[in-house]
Amino acid sequence: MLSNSSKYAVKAVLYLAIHSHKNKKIMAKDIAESINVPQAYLAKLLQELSREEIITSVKGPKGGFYLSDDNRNFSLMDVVNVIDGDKRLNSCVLSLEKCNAEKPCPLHNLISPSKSVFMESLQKKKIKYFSKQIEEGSAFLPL
Amino acid sequence: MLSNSSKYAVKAVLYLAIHSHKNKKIMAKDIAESINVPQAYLAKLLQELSREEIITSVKGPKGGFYLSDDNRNFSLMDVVNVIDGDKRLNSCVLSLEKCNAEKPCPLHNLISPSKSVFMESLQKKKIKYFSKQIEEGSAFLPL
DNA sequence: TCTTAAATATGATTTTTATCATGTTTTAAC
DNA sequence: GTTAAAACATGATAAAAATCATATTTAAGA
Ligand code: FES
Ligand code: FES
Repeated sequence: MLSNSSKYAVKAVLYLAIHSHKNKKIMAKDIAESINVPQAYLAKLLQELSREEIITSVKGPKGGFYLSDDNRNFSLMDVVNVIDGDKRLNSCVLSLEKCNAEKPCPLHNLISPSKSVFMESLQKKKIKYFSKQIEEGSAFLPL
Repeated sequence: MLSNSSKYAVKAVLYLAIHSHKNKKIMAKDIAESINVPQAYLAKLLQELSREEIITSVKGPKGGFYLSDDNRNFSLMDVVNVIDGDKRLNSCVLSLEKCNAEKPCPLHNLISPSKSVFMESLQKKKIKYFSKQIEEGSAFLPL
């Protein structure tokens, strides 16, 4: 479904959504510790996200990562696409070339409706939505 | 979601469900070719399934694999469990220890209902069900 | 009984994914 | 300007997954 890498990326972005701010940057090391992900590995992922402007970074002392208001309007699908590419989630459960309703694999009807719903939410709901969920206590983040 | 290996295994089992019979055994090599999976790799998977008695094998000349009536009463979940173990499908999308409703991750509510449905069907529907689908032309198998 | 065709067992290799390490650039603070 | 703290870039290593290779066992058929 999601690679380990994009799981890490999603967790990091959500962490930033809750804890960071334009004038409260957080360094890679601290994020990594908080979300239980290897530091150097996460650093690399954060760089990719920053390069694609999904998150914002500031170099030098007092620097770090944070989510701007613009950043918060991205969807988690955007995060996943940066890390995993856009084919992974779209593929058939049995990897039969393309997942399509015209030539469905035997599992297609079992999973496709629900998966579509999932992917649409992931696409449509902005990062803001999820941070609100967490702040309201209806969803949880740490390990 | 599913490992490559269990995708192969599922495809092979479904192939056997449609094409094999007590007196129509099929060798690993032929199955592999038909479902587009590397021969030696599939052979190994078939051996695991055979060892767990999800499929039936006969050694020696004129031997091969087939699905007995008993075999056809297994579910695809059984197939997946033999290959991937039973934790993989049960895990949280974000890999937050355990997926449970009490402490749901931010994606839990998005995916869990649909995933439950999927897993239940995978558990409850027998191999027979899927082969019927394919025979009726409402689902497709090859590449 | 001998040969041969199949599964089975075991392990080696390759590829992919995840992880670690090290040097370079930027910039705030002194 | 010098120092130091951060991101950034690049590549090396390790672990896991997928793939390949080879020798052994079983049983049909001549
Ligand atoms: S064709 Fe397999 S999931 Fe859609
Ligand atoms: S807790 Fe993450 S999917 Fe259930």
